Amino acid sequence: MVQRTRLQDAECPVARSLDAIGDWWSLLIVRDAFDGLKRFSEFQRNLGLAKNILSTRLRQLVEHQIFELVPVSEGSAYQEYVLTEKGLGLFPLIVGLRQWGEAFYFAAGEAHSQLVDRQHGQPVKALELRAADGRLLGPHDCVRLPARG
Amino acid sequence: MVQRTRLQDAECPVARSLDAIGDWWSLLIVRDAFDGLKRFSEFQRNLGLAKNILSTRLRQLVEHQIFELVPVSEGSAYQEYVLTEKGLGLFPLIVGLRQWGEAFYFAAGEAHSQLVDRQHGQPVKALELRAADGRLLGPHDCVRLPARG
DNA sequence: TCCTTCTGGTTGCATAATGAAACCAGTTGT
DNA sequence: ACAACTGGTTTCATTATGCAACCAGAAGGA
Repeated sequence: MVQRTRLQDAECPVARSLDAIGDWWSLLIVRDAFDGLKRFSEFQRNLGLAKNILSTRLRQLVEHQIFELVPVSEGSAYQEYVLTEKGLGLFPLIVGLRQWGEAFYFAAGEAHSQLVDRQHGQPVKALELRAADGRLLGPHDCVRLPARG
Repeated sequence: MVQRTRLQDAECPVARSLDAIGDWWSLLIVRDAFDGLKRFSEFQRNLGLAKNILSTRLRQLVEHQIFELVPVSEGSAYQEYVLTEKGLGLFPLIVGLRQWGEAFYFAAGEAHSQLVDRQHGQPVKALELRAADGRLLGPHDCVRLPARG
């Protein structure tokens, strides 16, 4: 069993998320899926991780219903891994990782892959957190309320 | 050395981010820091992880300049861990983890801690990704362009 | 001052996860 | 029919994790 449950704060959504996708490879696999990769061998080639590890990770991701196994074409014995709605829900997270990396791990003029709006080819804006009334919120403008119970 | 560099895609900001904070505990430590925790013993008590592991993680996070060690008060021998600007930059990511967890790992009426706007005590809105012109963007509205080089 | 507790670790050792390479059965292409 | 590809599993060595014990310096109390 790879997933250790961090029971101490099982009531925290952050902890539950990390229990599902908080390991070294899962989010990179999901990122590749957003880039259109679907097959076992594609992930393996692109990430360069051992096949047994990939096998384990994909199985867990399927168990968590982040990926779904669907036949490549009707009648084919081969299957491909496609993101479910839940998996697609990870999009903001991947974008968040990307934007933080861009901001802090690249030198000024250093080239990196870029996420652009498909319609106009323009770079996307930074993710923003807003209040119910639309005000932009930073880390200090929020508080975490413990679960009522 | 805990950090293995995933050289295959070192040009990808997502990979660089995960190299820094992609392990089991780092983001939970950062989450706790956003909740106001600062001292070694506070993190240890709240997360329930072994002290040697916490020690290693905090050292790495300081090396990565996500935390900064500052004296508890002037002249004190004790120090506390406070988030740098770079560390504060992880806020959208933590929020993303939280919102995804809320959406997919909690039953309908299940209680969980909640992130609210400090001014009005209202729950914050879901993170949104927008195009340069302000259009809301989903996973299928974006493309990743490889680094030009 | 002496004694005790708290803090922030380190060290050793057992256990669990990771990774490289070899191997393999079923499928597809020629 | 044959060769190559796909999607794995197995074995084994290496590495990380976690628990418990230990420890030095600081703070607090009598």
